[in-house]
Amino acid sequence: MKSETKPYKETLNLPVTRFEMKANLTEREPRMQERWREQDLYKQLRAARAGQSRKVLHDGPPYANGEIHMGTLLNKVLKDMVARSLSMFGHDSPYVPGWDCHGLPIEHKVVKDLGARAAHTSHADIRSLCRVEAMKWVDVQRSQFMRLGVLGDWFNPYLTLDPRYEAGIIDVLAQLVAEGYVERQLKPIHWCLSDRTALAEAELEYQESTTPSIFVNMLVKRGLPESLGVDGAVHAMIWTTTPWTLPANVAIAAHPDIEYAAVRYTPAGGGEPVQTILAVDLAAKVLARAGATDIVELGRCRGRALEHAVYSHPFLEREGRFVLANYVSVEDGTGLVHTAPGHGSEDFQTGMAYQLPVLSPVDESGRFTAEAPEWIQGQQVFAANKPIVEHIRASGHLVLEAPLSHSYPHCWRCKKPVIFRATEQWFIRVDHNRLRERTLEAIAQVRWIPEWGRTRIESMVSLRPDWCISRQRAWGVPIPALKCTGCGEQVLTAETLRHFRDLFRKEGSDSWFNRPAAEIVPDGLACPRCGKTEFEKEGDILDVWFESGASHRGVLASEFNLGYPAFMYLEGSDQHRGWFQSSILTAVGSTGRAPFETVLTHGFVVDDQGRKMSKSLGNYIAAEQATAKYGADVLRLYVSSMDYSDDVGMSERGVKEASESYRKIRNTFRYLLGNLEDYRDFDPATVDPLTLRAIDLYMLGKLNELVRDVRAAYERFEFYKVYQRIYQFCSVDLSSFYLDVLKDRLYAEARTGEKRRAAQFVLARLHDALARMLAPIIPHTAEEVWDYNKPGGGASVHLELFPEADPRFDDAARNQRWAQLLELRDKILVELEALRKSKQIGSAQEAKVTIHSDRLAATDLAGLLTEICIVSEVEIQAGHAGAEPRIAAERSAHAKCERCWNHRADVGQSAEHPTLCGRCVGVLVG
RNA sequence: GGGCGUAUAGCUCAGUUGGCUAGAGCGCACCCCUGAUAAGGGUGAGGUCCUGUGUUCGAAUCACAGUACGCCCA
Repeated sequence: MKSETKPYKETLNLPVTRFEMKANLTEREPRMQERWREQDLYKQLRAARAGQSRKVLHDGPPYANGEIHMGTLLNKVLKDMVARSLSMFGHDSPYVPGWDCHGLPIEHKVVKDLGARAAHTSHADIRSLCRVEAMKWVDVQRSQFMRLGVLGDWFNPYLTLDPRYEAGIIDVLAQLVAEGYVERQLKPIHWCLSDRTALAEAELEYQESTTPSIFVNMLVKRGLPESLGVDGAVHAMIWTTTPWTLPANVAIAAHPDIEYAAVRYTPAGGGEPVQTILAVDLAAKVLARAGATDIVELGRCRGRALEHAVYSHPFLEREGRFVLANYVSVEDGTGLVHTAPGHGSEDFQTGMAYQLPVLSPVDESGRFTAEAPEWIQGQQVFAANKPIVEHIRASGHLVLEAPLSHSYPHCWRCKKPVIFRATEQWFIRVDHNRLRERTLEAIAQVRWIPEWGRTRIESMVSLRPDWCISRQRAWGVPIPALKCTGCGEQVLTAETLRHFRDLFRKEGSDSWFNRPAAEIVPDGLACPRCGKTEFEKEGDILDVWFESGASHRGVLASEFNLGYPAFMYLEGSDQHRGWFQSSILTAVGSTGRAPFETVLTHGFVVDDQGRKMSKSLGNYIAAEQATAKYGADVLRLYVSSMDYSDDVGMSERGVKEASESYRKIRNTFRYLLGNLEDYRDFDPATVDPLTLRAIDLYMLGKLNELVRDVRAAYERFEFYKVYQRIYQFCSVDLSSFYLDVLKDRLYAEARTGEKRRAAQFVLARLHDALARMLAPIIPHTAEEVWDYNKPGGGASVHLELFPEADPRFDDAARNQRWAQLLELRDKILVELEALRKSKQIGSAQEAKVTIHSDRLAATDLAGLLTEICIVSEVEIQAGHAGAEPRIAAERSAHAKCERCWNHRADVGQSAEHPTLCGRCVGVLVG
């Protein structure tokens, strides 16, 4: 041991605490989470809030596939901050997490893994493999969410594959069926001819493929505008790369704003002149390719003028109509689009809008049925292209034929080209019973945060088509429709659905697939059309959006006893089209109101340049790794720091900056705790707040302002304001001002003296308030900090309420005075800096400040200024009347007190302690 | 191509009904301290308020037209 060079250091009250500066969150957080699990914090919180006003944030179920990413992290952390802050406002806010377990991606994965074996695997086996796959990811994601510190009923979540939940889905469907919303309609879907199966978008592979491309004239019968200037027979020229769809043609689509021309030309090889209509911009090109001569333009019109004109089909006894569609372009073709609602997605949309018939004379194997013209019946569609083209050529309708290479969808399994084929599907009729209008009315009743969410979902709902809720897949909840073996009637009634609802609740929806129809058909069921009592099961399942959209039944209104409607739904802004819409449509249809009072949306996670985050761009941050590296509280603090109403930019550098901020907050707590170590046994009630020093009262007033601002920000879910406000308070008001000023009092004054106790009184309040206010954002650290100084021995900060402002410390006039004082302080600090630059002083304690001011001369502010500038002496002298204070700083002429380091005139007056100032001598002698 | 949204210092955010040389914190640079020490303090430098046009005595703020980015459609 070296000899003691500073014996008086031992007499100071320097900070002492076991609260470590190094956060080491990676190890500390899991331990904290373990503790919360053991004490069952979630259950304790439920008990503590039992009977209070209930505000439920209803979790939108993430898809149980893959690890969580930054987007899921953002969403879950925001939800957690909402739920926790609601609890800290005193509400009873249970949080039941959920998972979306059915659906194509999981089925896809399972089938892919099976490879060739998939063909020999039973439906039931595929479903049980899917279940295993889904549950695997539920477990993975659960532990990842828990690692983030999200507080919820993690071991009693809702799963869309849970029989109780499935029953809820069918219950909603039953109600919708009872009120007539559900009906069967034809709709074109992707279809693989060789596998004889429906395909989803995700099961398509686009490949270059060569098909015919033909230009066809169709004879217009009536309804053309005069401006076209035509006389006699006139045609409309369409273009298609799928001649086999022509038998299903029922309309020609034009763009309302594109300009069309009527032209007369002599066909290649001579013959009678022909009149036809096509887009102005394409006419010259197309006619040149066709080898036409003597081309004369006769007149023009806008597409909208063609609407409702009538033409006759090129080879069927049928009339078709001109319709308008916005997807029509002049990229290629003729600007007039052959429209067959049974064979195309856009065609179908247009067909719905104009109530056109949906024709699809093609069977499961892609062969034309008896509804097609005799000369192609039984032929496979692709093979039928040739006779169809020849037929049109022979009748003189063909203008031009040329092979075309373009991207065409193929089956992901057999690699063969697919077709669009109309099949019967189940739909929810959006305009039945005014469902659309009533949904819009319900939307008006909801609070949307941000406000523009309302406009967004309104425009989507007012434009959306009927909702196709059936899918031809294996992994989902069946639509338990029964097909009469006698007449083929589909039986799907409220009664049969309630029967199957009860069956599913008992046995799960597997029972539909695994048990024979005869076993599960309701007793005594007879076909309403033919009276027969034998049925087959249909194989369709429900759209997964219907499943998750029905969570208001399965989760809010029943099993989990959360209450209907929910206080809030909180998801990314993509859910205006997704879950918010499927939820509100099913809810309005079945209960007449929205399932939520408030909908809060957040933006997407992008990189620091505002670009989408993707692995291929190299700007991707893996959520798991980031959590492992920086800790949950750092990421949570990062999330809290940004305004989520827009996209949030995240980057590795951003995370690092967040950990800097975290360290500042942590250190602020460390200082507070270090100076409160001996305060725990002290009874704060013995401090009369009115005896506190001016600066203490001022800080308590500042704390009041902080508490009010933070509460207001939490009320509006503006976490970035909470962060900003608290962080700047810690940094500016505390670290660089109050806590710095306090050092002399805390370290040098008598340990249990009134002056030090007064400071500790404020520190304790700061600690208490900051820990509570930060608890929703950095729950682990808030709890750790709470542990070190438990007022009242609370088991967890997360069972506490937010602090409230204490009006005893409000004083507007005082704040005004302090604002002036701090302004003066800033000016003094500039002078001190100049002194430092010229090497006359190092620390401020070596300085003496002289202020010349007429105004201040009459006051007794010298002492206060000495304190808040942490200098050794301030002298105020008279200055010119009305002039700004003039400030001079110099090195103090007094000796330095060896104990408190202030330069004081009274150093050396004690024989016993010749190097100490009077105050320090007093403290030591007692 | 359409609907909705965003754009202020390197970063995160302020900027009320158009009005002082556009603010804060962080970061950065330089300095100090060594009794919050893998801490703490001070000073300072950073902005074509996305671009353009217009309205106005005056525009980050209002209008129009663009650009970029995001979400959802097509």
